[in-house]
Amino acid sequence: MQNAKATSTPDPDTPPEKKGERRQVHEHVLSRMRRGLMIGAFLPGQVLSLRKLAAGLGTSPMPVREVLSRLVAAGALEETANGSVAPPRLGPDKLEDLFSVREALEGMAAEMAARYATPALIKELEAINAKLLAAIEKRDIAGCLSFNQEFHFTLYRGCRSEVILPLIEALWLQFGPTMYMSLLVPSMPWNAADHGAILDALKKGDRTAVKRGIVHDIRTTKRALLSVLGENGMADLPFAARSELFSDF
Amino acid sequence: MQNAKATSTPDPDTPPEKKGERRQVHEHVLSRMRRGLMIGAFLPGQVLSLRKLAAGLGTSPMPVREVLSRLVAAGALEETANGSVAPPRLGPDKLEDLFSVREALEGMAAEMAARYATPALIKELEAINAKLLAAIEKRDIAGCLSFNQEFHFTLYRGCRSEVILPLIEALWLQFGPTMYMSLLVPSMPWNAADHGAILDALKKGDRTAVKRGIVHDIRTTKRALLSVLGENGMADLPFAARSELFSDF
DNA sequence: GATCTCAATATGTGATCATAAAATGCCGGC
DNA sequence: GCCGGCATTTTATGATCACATATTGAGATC
Repeated sequence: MQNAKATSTPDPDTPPEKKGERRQVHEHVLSRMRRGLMIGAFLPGQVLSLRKLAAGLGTSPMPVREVLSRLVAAGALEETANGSVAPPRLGPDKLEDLFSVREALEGMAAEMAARYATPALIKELEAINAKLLAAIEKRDIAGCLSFNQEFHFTLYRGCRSEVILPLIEALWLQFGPTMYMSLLVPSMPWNAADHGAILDALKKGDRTAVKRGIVHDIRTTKRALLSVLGENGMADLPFAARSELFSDF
Repeated sequence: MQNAKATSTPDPDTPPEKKGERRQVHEHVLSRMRRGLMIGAFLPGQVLSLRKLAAGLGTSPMPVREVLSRLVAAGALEETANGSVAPPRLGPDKLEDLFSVREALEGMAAEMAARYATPALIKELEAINAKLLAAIEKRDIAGCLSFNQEFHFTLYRGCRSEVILPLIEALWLQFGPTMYMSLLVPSMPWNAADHGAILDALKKGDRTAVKRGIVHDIRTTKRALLSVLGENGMADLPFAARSELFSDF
């Protein structure tokens, strides 16, 4: 709302946001939205208004339109009847579908990554996992989500496939909002036990065990999500979306 | 170029295209582009100009922008350095990646579909396959592509998963242009032999055999594509893109 | 005759306008 | 007090404008 005009202003050295970074606006918006989806800025089913988002991000509706289109194409958002968009509401059946595909794709990526795994990668993964454990200790929900995601994707990036990674990212964006909402329920346990087994298997070069660990981790997450969904149904939690995440643009 | 203004004209009953179909324009554009990608309207690497496409489709650039965004998000198009888009050029390595994911995803979908397969579905598949065989007989390239695609997707649709199908569609859109270009090479053989085995396995209810058939079909296609790519390299064929497909809008 | 330079053009990108439809809220009636 | 119909507002969507950059073409120089 504060600075609606960003680029076309004639003043040469008053960059609205950070520095002289001349990057594309929609790129920035995209990363903001993706992070927001994964970290609980939007609830499942919450309709996102184009203009309000644009106002909140301090741009014209145009870049937001482009980003929302892409997110819809990726399945991260669904269009409502009137053309608005919202994060998908995942019922038990769709969640089951989604996590079956996760098992196939991420299991495959993990196995391939294990083939190319270097000691440096393993060390990096251990560092990330340490931060994840610390976040769990502190009950830092956003930290748990971020570090868990970082752990998985640093592993998957090791598979050296430009094809499978975007698909996995699309899947994560689809269940991101539901995942965050579930973590708000106190009874939702977070289990990072599989990560240790995965790291061990990586060190031993046991590709099958790595795949097994990932699949087991995915199954555990699925069970936890299903149980929370079952006990809570689709009743919207009294928690508000973490809109404060959109203040530091 | 002929009628740039479509909706905002005050004349009430002069629909630029077909009928009073009040459907969204970008939806129409999207289906046109998807079909075009699968049927050889665009060559791999051929840059698509936003304004020229819009002119060819008789709309303003806006709906085309939205569609191109979505296709980029789906991996069906890649952005060049200056922000233009083009169908991806698939090198042997990326093609190998792509088809590995195809095996995993489509094999899974086929197995799931086999579980729910009804006699009606099998009959439908046989009808499609008959049309495919006829198209092969007539050396009708576009027919081959269309009916083969229809065969695979009618099977996959039987898996009743709303998650896996869009992913498979994204993969097909990625290799569509390369696939068409390869079929222009006379030495490219088309093999629909696996389809018969798949149908037999469906009738017997042998899910594993169905999956095996699909995987074998994918492997065969991959080998054929790799061999054509190998013998032809990336040398652009003298064939022009089938731009005439864009005349019947 | 080939190459370098500069102008003309084309292109993507963000902003704004126009419009129709849908959601919202308000008010009167029952 | 509750519900239905109308006016207001909000919404997405297509079109157009403005601008900066990249590409292209021709013309002049070596």
